[in-house]
Amino acid sequence: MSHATQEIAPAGGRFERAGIDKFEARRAELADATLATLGELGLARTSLREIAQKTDFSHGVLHYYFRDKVELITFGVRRYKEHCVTRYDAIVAESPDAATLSGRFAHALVATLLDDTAMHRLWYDLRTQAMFDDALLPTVVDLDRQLEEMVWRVVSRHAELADTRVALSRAGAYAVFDGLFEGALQRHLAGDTTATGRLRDDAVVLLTRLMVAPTS
Amino acid sequence: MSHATQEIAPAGGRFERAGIDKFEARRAELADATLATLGELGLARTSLREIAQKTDFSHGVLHYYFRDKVELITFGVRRYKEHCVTRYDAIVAESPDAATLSGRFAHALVATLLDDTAMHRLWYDLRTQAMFDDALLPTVVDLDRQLEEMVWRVVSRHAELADTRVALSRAGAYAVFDGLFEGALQRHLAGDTTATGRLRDDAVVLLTRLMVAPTS
DNA sequence: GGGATTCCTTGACAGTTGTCAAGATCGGCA
DNA sequence: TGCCGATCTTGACAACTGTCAAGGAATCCC
Repeated sequence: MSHATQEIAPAGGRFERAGIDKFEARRAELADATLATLGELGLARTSLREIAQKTDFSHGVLHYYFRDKVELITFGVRRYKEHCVTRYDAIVAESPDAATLSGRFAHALVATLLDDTAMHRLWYDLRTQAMFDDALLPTVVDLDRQLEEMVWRVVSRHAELADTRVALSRAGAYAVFDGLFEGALQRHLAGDTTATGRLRDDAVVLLTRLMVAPTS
Repeated sequence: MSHATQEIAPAGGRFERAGIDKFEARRAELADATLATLGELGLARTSLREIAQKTDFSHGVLHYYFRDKVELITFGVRRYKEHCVTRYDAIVAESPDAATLSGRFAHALVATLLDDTAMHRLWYDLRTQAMFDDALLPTVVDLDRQLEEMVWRVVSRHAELADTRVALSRAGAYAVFDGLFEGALQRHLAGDTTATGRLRDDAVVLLTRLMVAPTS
């Protein structure tokens, strides 16, 4: 029984000893090449042959490790986003007051925009395509929810530190910061060198402005 | 001399009398079919043959009226967005106070989300693809600027009516409302029936919260 | 009516895509 | 060593794409 069969029909048990590790390692390797290509070219222009060209293998191997293109892409994106959704947790945990939190948060936003530009671009591409392709929807909805939680941890902690409450819904709080970030990313990619500076300033202002006196 | 040659090399003068109107009318007709198809399938899945299938003509006619796919798409999107970028101007002009303005604005946001769902989805698709494809960038940057102006007219008028100033940058103000709208659109398309209600509430809150006491 | 021009269709082209089957190659175990 | 399964390559497939040339059909003007 081949690994491929096991993975594609995961109902089967795992009889292998060390082979699983090797199999999963190869999957991860191919998924990383997938992410690199997707971030560079976008979902529409990325072909399996182009992904394989970024590895030491030929294009056929992708169908040995993944059922089809959708599984390859979703596996890769899920793998990456796992590292993202806790990105600000240290800041949330360690900031002593509201002003420090907002400043560090804004700084981290700018930092990841500059460091992981291609990956963020890929994420927005994927999320937009999910509006047309239901096959991508489960992955996107799931990750979006995690990102919403991540932002909410920042926003609600800020409210806590400032002894206020948040004026927007959970989804709304995520949406406004996401919009701020997406806008800055787009301008940055279009050559606007002032985009990241504005992002930092606007993020601080916005976080402060979303706080409102507690009702109780 | 054919129309096509004239249009493709617009340096030439216009020798025709009534032909121009007919030519432009046909272009508009084909552009509308293009928009309908793009809104339904998305940029990646829309082929010229599929667009033509939505008209009474065959696929070859598209290359008679448009140089290539990019010109067809950008022409269509520009044509549509011209009707959008003044969408809230009547509200801005006629609202007597800040509360009325914010309420009507939020209502209009929800209304266009529901009425023009496919077109907004298409716009976000196009804007995202422009992050990967420079051929789309000029059109997207241009329209984005117009949308930014449109939102700014609402926000700055609201500040004026409330005798306050806006706490965010122009780009930031646009970005947060755009994020709110895009998030609601995505959730609406994913089947979340509460998305539009939250959009309305969040928009009112956000518009109010962006106002800050004047410095002078 | 007839010729010229505009408009539109047809069919083909070269290239690309996801998918998969057949077989080569590698690695470990007997 | 020789076998066998896991791994990988190769080549092909059918479908699809944007583009365009050749020609039919419609229309207009004299």
